[in-house]
Amino acid sequence: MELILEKGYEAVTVTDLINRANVGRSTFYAHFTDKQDVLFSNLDELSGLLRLAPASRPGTLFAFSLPMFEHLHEQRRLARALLGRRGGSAVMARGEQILATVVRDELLAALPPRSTPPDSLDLMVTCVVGAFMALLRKWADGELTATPAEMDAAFRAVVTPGVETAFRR
Amino acid sequence: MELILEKGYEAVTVTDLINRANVGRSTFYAHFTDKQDVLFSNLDELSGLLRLAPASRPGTLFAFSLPMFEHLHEQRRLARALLGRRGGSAVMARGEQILATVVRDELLAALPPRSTPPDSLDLMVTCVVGAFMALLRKWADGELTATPAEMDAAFRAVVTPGVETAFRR
DNA sequence: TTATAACCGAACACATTGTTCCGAAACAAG
DNA sequence: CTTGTTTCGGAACAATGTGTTCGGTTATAA
Repeated sequence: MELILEKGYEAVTVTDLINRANVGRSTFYAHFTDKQDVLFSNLDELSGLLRLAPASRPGTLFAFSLPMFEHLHEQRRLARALLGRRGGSAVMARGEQILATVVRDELLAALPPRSTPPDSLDLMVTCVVGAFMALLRKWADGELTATPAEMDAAFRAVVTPGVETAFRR
Repeated sequence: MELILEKGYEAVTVTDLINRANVGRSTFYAHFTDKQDVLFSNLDELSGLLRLAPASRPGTLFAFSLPMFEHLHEQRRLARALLGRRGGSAVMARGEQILATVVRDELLAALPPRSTPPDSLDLMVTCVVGAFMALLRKWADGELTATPAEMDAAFRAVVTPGVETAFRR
């Protein structure tokens, strides 16, 4: 994390890592195969937060949004290191996958089964996830200064009307 | 382009390039500074298309959308090489910048001046651009099969109601 | 005390980058 | 055709990074 914050994920080398960690080169390669392996081995806790959130506010679409922004606000340093432009695209890509399945399930549950063809559902999911991730990245990078509540409100303000319009068909 | 399609942008080396192009190493570095330089030197035509589109359909929000999808449909191979996941993030990042200013100007022109605070405008622009770019990337990657018209419709269906709701305040 | 496992770090082969240098080729003008 | 200029080709080079191997050292636990 220190190194990513200093130089950005791409620029961090294995040599940097083992120097900073006071670890032998062979030791590193005995535990990890890659630079990426180090990153991903600490990344599975994320899924939990996203899946837990909807239950806390039943009936609300995209309930993951506010808790997510709040969580990342508390872990600002970490969020910036991993999600910002300097963090490389690996973590964002993984988060996008996870979020996509969450949003998809949420829409399927809220949507009357045959009101929307599945293709069109995928398009909608992509839009929603794309908008959210874009907000997330810019926020983590400090390009947007807003409270978690404001971020959540903006996200929902843009996305919800369009989704609900699709509901009424 | 051949090399990007074969191995993905990240994996293409300068050595690959000069071999494929039958060009001396020194000749390459006499013309370009970087791998990235080769890419960006062929990328400024894009801006034109985006700025031209709104004039053709006055009054329509996000008029760039349909022409953009149509253009990329014609240049499918190229689009996939540059915009897909294997194309790296450089081109997408550049496109995102360009598109953001276009969307921002479009919203400022359509929006009554003091109806929305500028901070909130940035959030909205980010959402809109994020949704569009996400659609673009997945489409270029072949993860979504839809006609340009369908892509445009889906984009506008999700985004427009939210934006127009913000107008009426 | 001793056996087992984990670690350290030097050394290595390999790949990639960006620079330098000199001879060869292309080209334009006379 | 010749000459002078510009561009090109490619070998060689120093730097930096990667992933592997191996012999010696340290920690751990029985």
